[in-house]
Amino acid sequence: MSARPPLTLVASFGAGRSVPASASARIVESVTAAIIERRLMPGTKLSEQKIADIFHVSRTLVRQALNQLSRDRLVTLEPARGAFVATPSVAEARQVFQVRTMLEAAMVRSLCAQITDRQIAELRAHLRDEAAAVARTDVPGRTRLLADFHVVLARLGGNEVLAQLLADLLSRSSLIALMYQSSHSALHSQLEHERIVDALEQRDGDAAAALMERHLAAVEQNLHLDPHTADLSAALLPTY
Amino acid sequence: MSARPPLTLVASFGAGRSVPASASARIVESVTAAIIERRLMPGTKLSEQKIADIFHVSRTLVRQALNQLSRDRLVTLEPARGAFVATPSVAEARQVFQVRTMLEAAMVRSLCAQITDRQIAELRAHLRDEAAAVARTDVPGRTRLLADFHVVLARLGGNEVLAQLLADLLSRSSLIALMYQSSHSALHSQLEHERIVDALEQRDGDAAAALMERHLAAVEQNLHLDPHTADLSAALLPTY
DNA sequence: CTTTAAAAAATTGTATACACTATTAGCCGA
DNA sequence: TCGGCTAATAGTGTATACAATTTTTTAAAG
Repeated sequence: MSARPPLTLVASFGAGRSVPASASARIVESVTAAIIERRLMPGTKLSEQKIADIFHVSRTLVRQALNQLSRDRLVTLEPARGAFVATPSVAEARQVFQVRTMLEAAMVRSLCAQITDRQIAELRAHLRDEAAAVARTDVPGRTRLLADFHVVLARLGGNEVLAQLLADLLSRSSLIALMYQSSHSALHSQLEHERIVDALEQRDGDAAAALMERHLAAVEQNLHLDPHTADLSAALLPTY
Repeated sequence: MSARPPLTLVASFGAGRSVPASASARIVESVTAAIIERRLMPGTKLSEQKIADIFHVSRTLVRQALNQLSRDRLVTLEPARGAFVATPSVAEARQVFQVRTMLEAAMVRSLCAQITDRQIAELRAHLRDEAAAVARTDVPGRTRLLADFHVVLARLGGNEVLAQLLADLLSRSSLIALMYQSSHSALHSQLEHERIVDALEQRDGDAAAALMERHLAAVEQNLHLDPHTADLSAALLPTY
C-alpha cells in the first residue's frame, strides 16, 4: 500500500531530484522546471499536440500532466481554449505570501522544540551552498537554493503533509517572483536565512518565528505588487 | 481570464453546493460526498469501468476524476492495480491536524483584526444551524455543519488561497474522523465553536487562537489514534 | 484437502479516432 | 481601406480500440 509514487510529489524542485517513472510525471517535472527557470513565460500557450510531439507520447498523457499542473496552479486551463502558463494576480500573490507566513512562522516555532544538532548542521551546510552561489553570482543556482531553504526547513519537522503543502506554495511563489520581478537582493535573503538558523540553534521559537515573518514580509515587499506611477510611466514610455 | 471553473473547487462540501458543469467534476463531487458520508468505506476499490457505467461516460473522464481525487488524498492510485478509497495512516492523521492547527490558529488571530459585525452575524447564524442539528440528533447534518464551520471561517478572511487549502484539509479530516471513529461529542464541538466566535466578537485574537488550538487538540485527542491495550484486547477477543 | 501452475478473464495504461468548439483566413460589401 | 460575414483550419473534449499487467479461475500434483 502507500509508497505514493513521485506523481504527487510535484514541486520539490530541489536537491533530491529523482528520475520520474511515469511519463506524465516526467512532463510535469519538465514543464515545472521550465516555468520556474523562466524558459516558459506566464501566459504562454501550452499546446497539447506540441508537447506530445516533444515527449513522443500521445495527447492523453499530456492532458494528465496539464491537469496536474493546473492543480498546482502553475497552469490555467480554459475550457475548449487550452492550457496556459499561469499569470497569478496581485491578490493571489498577496494571499500566497500570507498563507506562507502563517505556515512557516508556526513551523519554525514548533521546529525549535524538536530540532537536533545534526539537523542544524544540515541547515548550516545548506546555508554554505547558498552563500557560495550568491558569492559567485550563480543566478539560477542561488534562486533555487534560496527557495529550497524553505522546503528543507519544512522537511526537518518530519511532517510530510506540511512539507508537501509548502512545496506547492513555494513553486507558486517562484512563479510569482518571476512575474513581479523581485528587487530583493539575494544577499539580503541569504543573510536573513542565516539569522533564522541562528534563532533555531538557540532554540528561541519566538525569535525564529518573528524573523521568518519579517523575512517573508521583506520578500513580498520587494515584489512589484502595487502599481507605482513610476512603474506605469516607465512601462508606457518608449524604450528606444 | 481567471474565473476558475468549479473544477478546482473540489472539497467545499458545504452550503453553496453548485451543479458542476464538467462531467468529471460531477464524478469528483459524487465520490467525495460518498466517501465523506461513509457510503464508500476506506480501502474500497474504485473500478473505472463500474464508475463509468454509473455515470454513463467513458473511462477517460473517470480517470480524470480519480486523478483529481488522488491529489485531494481521498483516493490512492496504485499503478496497474487501480484506485482505492484512501486509508490515511495514524501519522498522516496527526500531521493533518498539526497543519490545521498552525493554519487555523493563525487564521482566527488575523481574522480578529478585520472581522465585521455583519460577518459575526453570519457566524452566529451558522452556529444556530449547528445547534439545531445537534439538538435534533441529525447525525449527517451536524457532521457536515461542524466541519463547514471551519471552511466558513476561512472564507471570511477573503483569502481564497487559504480557504482552498483549508477546504482540502477539511475533507481529509472528514475521512480521518470516519476511519478513527471520533468519540468527541458533537455537542462539545459545537460549544467550542461558540466560544471561538465569542472571542472573535470581542476581537481577542490571542484568545481566539488559543481556543482554536484547544478545540483541534480536543478533536484529535478523541480520535482513536493510539492503540490502547484496552482496544487491542477488545479487538482480539472473540465477539460471539 | 491444500498448494502450485497455467490459462482465462478482467482491469489498467496508452494511443488513436472522431465530434465539437474556437481561431484564423479569405471574401464581399460598404 | 476597413469592418463584418463565412469558410477553412487548427485545437480541445470525449469515446473507443488495443496492448500490457494483474487478478481470478481451473486443473493438476503433492
